[in-house]
Amino acid sequence: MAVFTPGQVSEETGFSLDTLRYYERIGLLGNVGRNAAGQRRFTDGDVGWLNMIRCLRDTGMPIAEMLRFAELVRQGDHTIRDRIELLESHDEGVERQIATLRRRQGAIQNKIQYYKDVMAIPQGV
Amino acid sequence: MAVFTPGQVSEETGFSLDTLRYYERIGLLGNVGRNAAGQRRFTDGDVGWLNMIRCLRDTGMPIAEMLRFAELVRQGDHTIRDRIELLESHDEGVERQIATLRRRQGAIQNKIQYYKDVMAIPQGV
DNA sequence: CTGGCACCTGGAGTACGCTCCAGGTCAAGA
DNA sequence: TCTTGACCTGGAGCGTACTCCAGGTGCCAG
Repeated sequence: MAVFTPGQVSEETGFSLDTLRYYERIGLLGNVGRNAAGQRRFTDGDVGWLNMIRCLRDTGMPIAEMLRFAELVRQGDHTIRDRIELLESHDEGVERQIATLRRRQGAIQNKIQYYKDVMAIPQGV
Repeated sequence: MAVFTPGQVSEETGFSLDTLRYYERIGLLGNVGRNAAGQRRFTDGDVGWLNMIRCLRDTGMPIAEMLRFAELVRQGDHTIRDRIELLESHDEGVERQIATLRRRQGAIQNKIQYYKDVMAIPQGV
């Protein structure tokens, strides 16, 4: 079974070494294995989990809620219903986020068009 | 010409009173008028500008860049080309932002589906 | 004339999410 | 043997964007 060094994981997931250690410290990443020298060795499972974290972070989930999710995962299969609920509610949030973004973007594009129209008016006489 | 109290503006724009004062302090909002008692009185123009700020903020523009934009506006019409450039580049950023959000959302939805599939498997014997 | 409310100021404090640092270990290549 | 580079730890520090606070003013309703 493949293992990865911190450097490889950082490369693959886009999280900095410090962030990986930080996530482990706060319990977002539990029980990372070590080699004989005490250096971290990540499993495929760890990398998969980090990719999930990446999705949740990039969609604006606060760390506190990711911790709740991590806790559910740790508690085992009987929490799957709760996990679905958490993710679905987050998914709705993302949908609203995108909708707001689109609306604001529209307003910005109107402003751009307005400026372009202003520029098209002949200046001076 | 209509003027608005801080409370009204806060209500209309969704910015807190403290945030309105903060924006004025850092120069994002220039020259807000005062009544005889020294209380702020906002014009339609101020509210319009705040709505623009709202769009830029909600689409993730950092305050430092909004300050650059405010500076361009203050410098007058000859900066319109620069303003278009700034807004168009921001608009592209928003587009990328939405694309990333959609991609991450897709992954989250896959996870939800995965959990639902797991739940559909008969447990026990 | 007395609350009560909305507002004022300058300055300190807060929340979040990292990010950096000093001092140290270990293994491999020149 | 020496150096280099990746990694280790605990703890401090930082950037962003507000948010809160104490102490005070002005005005209107009862």
